[in-house]
Amino acid sequence: MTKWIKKQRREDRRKTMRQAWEEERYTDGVKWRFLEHKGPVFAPPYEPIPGNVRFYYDGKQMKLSPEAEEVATFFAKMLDHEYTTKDIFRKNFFKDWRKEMTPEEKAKITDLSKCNFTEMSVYFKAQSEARKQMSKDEKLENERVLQEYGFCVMDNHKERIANFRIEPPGLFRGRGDHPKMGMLKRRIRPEDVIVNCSKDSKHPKPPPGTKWKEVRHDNKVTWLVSWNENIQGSIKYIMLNPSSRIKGEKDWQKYETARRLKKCVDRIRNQYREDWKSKEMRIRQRAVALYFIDKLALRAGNEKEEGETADTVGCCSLRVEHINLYPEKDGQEFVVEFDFLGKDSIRYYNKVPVEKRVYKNVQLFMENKQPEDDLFDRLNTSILNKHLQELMDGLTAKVFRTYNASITLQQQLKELTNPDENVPAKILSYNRANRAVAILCNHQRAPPKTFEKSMQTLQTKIDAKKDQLSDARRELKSAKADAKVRRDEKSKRAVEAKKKAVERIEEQLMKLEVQATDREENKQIALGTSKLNYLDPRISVAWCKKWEIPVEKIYNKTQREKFAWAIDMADDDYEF
DNA sequence: CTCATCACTTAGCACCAGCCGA
DNA sequence: TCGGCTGGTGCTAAGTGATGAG
Repeated sequence: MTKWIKKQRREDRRKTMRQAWEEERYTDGVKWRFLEHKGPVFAPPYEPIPGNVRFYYDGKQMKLSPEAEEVATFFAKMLDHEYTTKDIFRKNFFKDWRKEMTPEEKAKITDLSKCNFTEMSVYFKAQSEARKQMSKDEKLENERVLQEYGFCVMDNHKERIANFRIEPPGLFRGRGDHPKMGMLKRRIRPEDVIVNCSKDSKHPKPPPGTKWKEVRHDNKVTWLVSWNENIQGSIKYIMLNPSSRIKGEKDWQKYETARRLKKCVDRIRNQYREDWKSKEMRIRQRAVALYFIDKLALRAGNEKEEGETADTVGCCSLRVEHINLYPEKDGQEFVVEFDFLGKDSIRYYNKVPVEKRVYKNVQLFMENKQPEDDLFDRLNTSILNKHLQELMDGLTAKVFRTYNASITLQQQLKELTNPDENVPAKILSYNRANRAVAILCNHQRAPPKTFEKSMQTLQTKIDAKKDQLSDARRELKSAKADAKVRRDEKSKRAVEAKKKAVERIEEQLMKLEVQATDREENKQIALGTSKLNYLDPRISVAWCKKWEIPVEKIYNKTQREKFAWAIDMADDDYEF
């Protein structure tokens, strides 16, 4: 088949693809016409612990009522975690635990520090050990449940459901300094659950003897099941897997919006640079905030209810205390230093030289303010997004993160890929490009607990490989010498074989070294989030095609399922 | 405009299955 | 065959942004 025909076919295929996507795209917010599913899987009921596993209060054994005992087991299961040593955690837990106690228990148990959960903790550890042994039946059962509840039919497709199990009760673990850590997350019953499906579908049945809170037929939303959660008072949903049509299409749309931004980003940048000079304070603030969002890929920064969540901020909610200004620092002029906790209480720390006008503006915004005052007191995300909407249809603050992430990947890949290098080296380049994005977006992780050790094992391997290489080289040398003397076919062949061996070992060594570099550079950086949420997958697919790298080297099975649309669509010449 | 509500995306971490080397 | 390691997966918290009432 000629290249041209191949291309034709590819284009045809893409066309039908697009039609397939579009034929089912509805207007006016309708998300589906038919939706059928089996409802959620509830958490297994509480199983009381055996009598020989005891709880002690103030040194004396005490039998707890089932309700109080269940909550006690939640705490016992977390005993090893440092959470349980934190004041707020303990205080919240104890308050909620007491609500579950009988009056007698309540009267007796008044001090958490007098509670001894050790036997429970030991018991649960043994249980999870035991579960590991008899896992075969359990695996089969899990598979059966997955087959029964893990799929739904949406329009003409059988789709995988992302989270078909309802969250089990337990103790709430927030991230960072969360004021609600330790609170009791209550058990969800069928009576708490709203089911969403189409009228003409077979409705899911609630467990025997129970009722749903409501059965709804709302095809303007994508969720199958929802319930209210008692910690933040928010709604939780059961939705489809990222591989589903409905999610994939949305994902595609997201990158198309970011590509439209690419076309007008110069105009927008010129505009906000003009606005730095505006007579109006609110416009200046808007322009500086947008500059930070664009340049530093900061999140929008919605307001949060004080005391309800950990104290974290994004761009619009930055406070004076999060910023330091240096007219000159480390040989650079007009440096802004950012130091704040962002989403998930991940620290953002960055020193950035900015243009003089930005610097002067930030200085102005900080004048006569207390550390805890808002930096942008005339701005919030809704004002900013309204402005962005006027600049481009569908433009919001988060589009800048998507755009800058994807364009950075594309540009880094161009810069770092060396056509002469082998596959592992090219993949290292890919990971480095990915890493540049992760750094831009501040996607951090705690260094893996086994990091030092695993680096060491790898180093040992490298050393061993080096020894092996010098041995092989020595053997090659002597084989050559041998061949020079003997001048026969056999010794010539021996030289060739030794040469091959040296080459093979060199390649293996190089692979190991690349691996070590990659791992070291990745110590505190998480690549997954950007790969999954910010990088237009078509860039990666095109790169793979261009350099003949199997796409499996870049995307694992799940990721290939999620990005199936992109793998189908993108050619080697795709431009973001 | 503010505020609450809702729907949906983005996020890090715990845990576990499966693989690899001893 | 076993035990340790690691990539993948599940889990669910924590964001964004639209909408609509007051």
